[in-house]
Amino acid sequence: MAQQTTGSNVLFDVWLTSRATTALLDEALADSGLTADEFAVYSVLHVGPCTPTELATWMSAPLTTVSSFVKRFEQRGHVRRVANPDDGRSYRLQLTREGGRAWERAGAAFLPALAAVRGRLGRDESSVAAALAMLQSALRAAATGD
Amino acid sequence: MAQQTTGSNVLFDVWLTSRATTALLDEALADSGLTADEFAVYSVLHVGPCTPTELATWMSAPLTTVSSFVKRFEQRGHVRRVANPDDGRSYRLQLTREGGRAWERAGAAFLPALAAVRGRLGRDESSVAAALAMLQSALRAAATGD
DNA sequence: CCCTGGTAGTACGAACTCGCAGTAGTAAGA
DNA sequence: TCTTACTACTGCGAGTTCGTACTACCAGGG
Repeated sequence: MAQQTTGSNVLFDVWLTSRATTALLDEALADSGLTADEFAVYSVLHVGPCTPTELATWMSAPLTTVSSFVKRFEQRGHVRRVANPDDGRSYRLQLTREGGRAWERAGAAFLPALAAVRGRLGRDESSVAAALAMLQSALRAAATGD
Repeated sequence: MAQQTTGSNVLFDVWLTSRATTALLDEALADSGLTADEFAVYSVLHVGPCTPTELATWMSAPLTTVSSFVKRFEQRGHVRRVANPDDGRSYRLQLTREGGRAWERAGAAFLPALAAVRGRLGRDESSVAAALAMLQSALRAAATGD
């Protein structure tokens, strides 16, 4: 269905793949209480604090959306706002101990799903990863007009 | 940021790529009045009628979501429900003439975005397309448990 | 120390997604 | 033909996304 619809069409294929990925992840993560988007954000914060704007850029979402995320995460007690001494307009987001635990719980649900996909990709995985990297940089370049 | 966060992690990379793609498409399509999701659906219907369930499977979305889509599209006068003689519970979706025009208008906005990405991919495009196809079938297989 | 232009983030509201519970039609065995 | 089980779809409502219109803060020239 997809092929005849669009002919050869990278963007369409990405769109389709992305829907399938998110569906799979949301399904896998359902019991953990996080969505795929949320798990991704928690994963970033687990590495270290960052500002809302950085997060918005990284995940290609408008800042208003990130603002909603922060509010939600804060209410859950998973994320804390830390003042940014260099810039009073901004702040940094930090995962709390409770947030870290939630991330670990979600990770336990995420890993089997990842393993299932990797298993099916077999030795093609590295070429798929390479393709995604190329695609990502092409998209960023196209979005910013170079 | 992404790399150190996740190590080598296909699902995460897909997620990231997908966000960038959707953002680019929504941006490009903004004036046409369709979102990336809507344009994708219109593209399928442009090829020929199909049922809500087929659409839901194809785009990895729950049927309730498709149901909302249909309602919206119908109110716009872009889509028509055609009775399914084989099954009285179901029906087929058909793009109206007006819907076809909307699709063409959106397509005119979509093509430059596609060209921009393809241009940046250059001769890597075919390997990217192949990788996406592999990924898609791996995801479907993982979702259904084989 | 004002302005003035620019940037970070938020409140709000409209539109959207999707789970739950329900309706209607089908299929198949007694 | 009458269950009984199943499948296709919809209504509703809670929770989400994101654009518009703000407020708060920074930076630099006069």
